[in-house]
Amino acid sequence: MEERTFGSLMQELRKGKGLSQEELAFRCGLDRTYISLLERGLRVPTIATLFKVSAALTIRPEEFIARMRVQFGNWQKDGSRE
Amino acid sequence: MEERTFGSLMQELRKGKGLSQEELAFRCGLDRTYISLLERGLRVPTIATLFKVSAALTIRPEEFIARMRVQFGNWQKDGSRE
DNA sequence: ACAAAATTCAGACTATAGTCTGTGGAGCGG
DNA sequence: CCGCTCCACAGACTATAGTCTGAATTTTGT
Repeated sequence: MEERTFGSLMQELRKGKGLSQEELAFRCGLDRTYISLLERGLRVPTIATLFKVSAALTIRPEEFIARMRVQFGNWQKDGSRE
Repeated sequence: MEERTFGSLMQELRKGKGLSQEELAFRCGLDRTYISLLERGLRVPTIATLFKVSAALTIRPEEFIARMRVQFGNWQKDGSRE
């Protein structure tokens, strides 16, 4: 199955809006190179950063989280049906 | 208006399940004192921690985020209607 | 092929997430 | 009063989030 991380999702949304990493960084108030690190999955953001990036990409943060497919620890996004 | 932070929401859910901070910490694989810091708003968790805590409290992480009311930077939860 | 824009990468750095150990206080039941 | 549980708190520590500068590399448009 396809793994959609925070970074890959962010990249997808960014490109969908025709933004460069640098432009997104400016809108987030974050560093140019840090956006690059996030997209490549080399950093795990705090929820404060999640909110900033979500705002910059005009998506609700819960929407952002909901669209992720990841394993953090023993959490499985798919197969978790309540 | 009522401000519901990550910490206060976590505390509410924890107490709702009748768990001590220590029991929750164990279920999350986090430190006892760190749970205390989170509840008092003295730390901002990474999204990895969000997923761990959500799993321990049997709530979907996007649900958790959705139930927060916070100002991170210039983000306003309420009044953001798209 | 060329130049410019976009991104990656490296290193050194600062800020803060998260751990560990212990202390002291509040509340509660014997 | 005594022991017990839970929690706040402090301090010192380790790991990693996030910044900054600049150079190397890839991508893109013409």
